[in-house]
Amino acid sequence: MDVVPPELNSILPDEIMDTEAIVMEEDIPTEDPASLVPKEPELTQVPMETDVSEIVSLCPTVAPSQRTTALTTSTTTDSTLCSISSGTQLLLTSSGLKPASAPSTTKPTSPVVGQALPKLSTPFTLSANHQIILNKVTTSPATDSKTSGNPVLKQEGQKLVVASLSKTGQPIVLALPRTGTKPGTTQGGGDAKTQPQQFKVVTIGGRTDSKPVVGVQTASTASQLLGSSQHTTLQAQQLKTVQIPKKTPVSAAGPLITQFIITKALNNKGLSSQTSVSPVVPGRVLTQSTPGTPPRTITIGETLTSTPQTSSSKVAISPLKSPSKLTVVSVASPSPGSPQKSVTLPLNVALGPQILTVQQPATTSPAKAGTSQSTTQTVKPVQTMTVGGVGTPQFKTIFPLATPPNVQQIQVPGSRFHYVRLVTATTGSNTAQTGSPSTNTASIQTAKPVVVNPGAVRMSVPIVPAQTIKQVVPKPLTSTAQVVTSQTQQRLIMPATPLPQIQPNLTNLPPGTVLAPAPGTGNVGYAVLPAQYVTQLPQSAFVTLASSSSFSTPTTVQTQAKLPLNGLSASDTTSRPRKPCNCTKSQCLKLYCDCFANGEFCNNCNCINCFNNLDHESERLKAIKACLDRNPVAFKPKIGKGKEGESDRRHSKGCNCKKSGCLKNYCECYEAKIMCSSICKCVGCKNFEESPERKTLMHLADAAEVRVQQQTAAKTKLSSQISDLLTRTTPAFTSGGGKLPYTFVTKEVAEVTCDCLLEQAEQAELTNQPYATAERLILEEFGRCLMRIISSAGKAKTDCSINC
DNA sequence: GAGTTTGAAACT
DNA sequence: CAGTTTCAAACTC
Repeated sequence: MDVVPPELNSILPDEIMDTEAIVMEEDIPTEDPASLVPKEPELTQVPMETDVSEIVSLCPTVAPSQRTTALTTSTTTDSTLCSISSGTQLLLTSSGLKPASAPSTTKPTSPVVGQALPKLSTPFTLSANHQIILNKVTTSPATDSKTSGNPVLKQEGQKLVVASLSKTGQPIVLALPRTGTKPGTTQGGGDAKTQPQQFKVVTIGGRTDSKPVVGVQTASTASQLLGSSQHTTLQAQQLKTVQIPKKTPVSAAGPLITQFIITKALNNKGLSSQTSVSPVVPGRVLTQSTPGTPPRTITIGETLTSTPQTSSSKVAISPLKSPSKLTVVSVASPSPGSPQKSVTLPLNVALGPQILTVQQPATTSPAKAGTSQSTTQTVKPVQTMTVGGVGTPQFKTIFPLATPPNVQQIQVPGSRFHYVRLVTATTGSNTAQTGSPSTNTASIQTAKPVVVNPGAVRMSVPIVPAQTIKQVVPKPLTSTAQVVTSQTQQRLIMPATPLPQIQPNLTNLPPGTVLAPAPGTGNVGYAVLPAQYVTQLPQSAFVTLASSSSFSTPTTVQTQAKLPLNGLSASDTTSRPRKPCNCTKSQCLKLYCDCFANGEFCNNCNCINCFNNLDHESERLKAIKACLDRNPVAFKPKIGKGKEGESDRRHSKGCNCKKSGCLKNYCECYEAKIMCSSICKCVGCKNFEESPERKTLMHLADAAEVRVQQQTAAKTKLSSQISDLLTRTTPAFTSGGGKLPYTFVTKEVAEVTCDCLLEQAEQAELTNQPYATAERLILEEFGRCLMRIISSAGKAKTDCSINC
């Protein structure tokens, strides 16, 4: 069914409405992976690398049959996403979104937050690069009802696709396709046969400075909006949701940003066309839940929260470029009666500037329970907040932490990232939610690994200023909510030691900051985590947020998809991992250390006596505090976002160069590829628009880049040609599909061939042939040798076929 | 790879 | 706030 009415289509950009166009972009190497979405995904045929650099898989249990074909990129093949074997898959798209509490007609299910990078030049690149596909698959509706028994989050075909197509890359699209049946509503008889649905959400972004918009709409939601029955026919549908965030004047009453979400069924079969356009408030997530039912939140958060009682969630900590983004995770179990607030993400994934935020509905909400995305008991109502810095926007997500927060550092072989396992102490029995069928207790048991395969990304990120600052209030833990830590191996990444001085200003909270539980909040603590804790996007790291015990081991490591990030080419992001630091004296606890300055842990660095790791948590926290004391915005990105457009990006403090002319990487402005501004105190600055030196340098740099790209392209082309040649020639030799009866390139044949070549060389030498001629003669001889070998092989094959 | 240069961060 | 020192990255050879 086509949900989008013609009139809406007409107003939408072609790139949004035309999936073909998006697909076409695959040919463009520099295009972001999101564009690579095949119309008809052939999962098996799609190279994993092609597309999604970042993949988050929340559900370990993915039915092999299920396919994420609806996903925006072809690369999101099962192998890629499913490698995690999780039923839930997330495709992260970077966008400058921040969760907003602004009211919206639709209820948010899961927020995705991302920020556009200042460096992004192409809108699509960002979006494409960062996509989050959340795919949940449930084998049968029955599973939903059985969620309590079966921890595994299974909902058929639920897929969450987030794509940001905004030019600025800010808009975040988070689509959470869900089965037509709502868990809450369908609990009784539920639609038995909801089949995997695919949703594609495309956000067409406004400017970078536009407020982040988060929208998640499940199929059910769409259906509701459309007025269609939920149980109707979502089967086998592929929905395409297009979100067009529009920058609207800020009004106290209304949401700052309005997004239109258009759900479009790609597959019209048997479905009446439905079109839903709903304004989406930034930071709010559309929920599947029918009106009146508490909104169901999405899975990503759930994933985190869903950590099985017994199991721990693993979080790969990836360095994140923008320290400004902090995620606070509430580990503490929610109070049973806690309202479903738009509590947002338990999980905030930041990719560079990109942040993926997942909201998790209050566990108590009946609707949620019904939803396939069961949340684990441990999952607390999470309040996610975006804290906007006045000067420089920051995005922070707060996760309530169950006391004590359990974090275990995990080393994954071959991985450069630190992985942190978040272990919920909750016992399997405890959850207030268990009582209600709707609760996702079962889901808790199932591990939902979130895997993020980020290309290495380090970029200065312009952070979208959070327009709304919310104070996070820890929710009191109910006795039921509570969790007892069962795991002995648990480690606290961040001790929940109170740091009152920083609590008031969440914006300035340094990564690793732990907020003491608010009075009356019970033992719930809040830890401010750098997004890196949750996401390892920049680097190969993936984040596994799995609650299931099965994920306790590093085996969950997924293949890493290469993703172009933040407008950077895939090669840029993937082939250029974050540079390891070489600190020798600072213990990596001062801003001299780039890792520390970026809120990252050192990993695979060359530093000496490094304290920037989980083994020195206290020292690190202390250092962070010291840095903040000196400079409250020490961890904020230096490159602020300008008014609009890349040209407006500028260094927050300005540089102080004296000798470099601001044309070397010593200069932070130049390094960030921005021009010096009036706030710079540089001497002899040549880094300004009209500077001939700068132009020359840029020209040279561009030329060099072009050469590199050409070389890369040539290599790629050559490689592909060779592969193609091999694949095509193989059948020729194996006419009939069978192997040749003999191996013709035997040792003897090789030796004889070499003798022939040497002989040719000697002949050329004896005749005083020029070097070039000698080469040619040798090559020609080699060609003749090959032809003889081929001819013999073919003849032998023929003879064999006759004789045999 | 060693040494130098540079400018931000840290310190006084 | 200004001057100095420390530091690690950038750069040069």
